[in-house]
Amino acid sequence: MKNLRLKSARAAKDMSQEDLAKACGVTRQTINAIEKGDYNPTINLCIAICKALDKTLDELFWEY
Amino acid sequence: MKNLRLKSARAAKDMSQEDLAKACGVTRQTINAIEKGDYNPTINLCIAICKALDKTLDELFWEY
DNA sequence: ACATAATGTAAAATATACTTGACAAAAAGA
DNA sequence: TCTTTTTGTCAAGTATATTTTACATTATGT
Repeated sequence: MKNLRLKSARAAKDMSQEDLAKACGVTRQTINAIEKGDYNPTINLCIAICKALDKTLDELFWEY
Repeated sequence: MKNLRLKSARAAKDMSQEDLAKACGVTRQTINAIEKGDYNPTINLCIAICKALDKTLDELFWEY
């Protein structure tokens, strides 16, 4: 399923997918795919995303 | 680096690496490697581990 | 001491995360 | 409109997560 928390946190920082991708050292397509929800990133990438957006793993990736 | 929080949470549940592996649908070697810290699991596996151990992502995998 | 369970580790194979390059569509600004 | 940025998506390639099989070592119990 889509990760709307991620999309929203990125919007709150006024970053494009490409901005976030560069900040995390991955490509735009990877960020796009994660937001779209069609795959399963590694924990290190999740942590990099969280740090770029000033969020924690639980805030962006935990399934309640 | 080693993931001692994971090792400790597993001990608190009195589960072997193999017990936890089965609960998560992966192999014992994968759990061993994650505890040893020499690789980078996917977020879905991290979530499965957390649920098996009644912990959250921040408790087991967040880097402070 | 002996048996058994649990852990550490390694090489080869497979599955899948992630990249690269590219193009189209939608959104935003002038 | 017109231009530019942003997003969506796809196919083919590369890097790496995970499996399988296997063996050695360390702990635990009797």
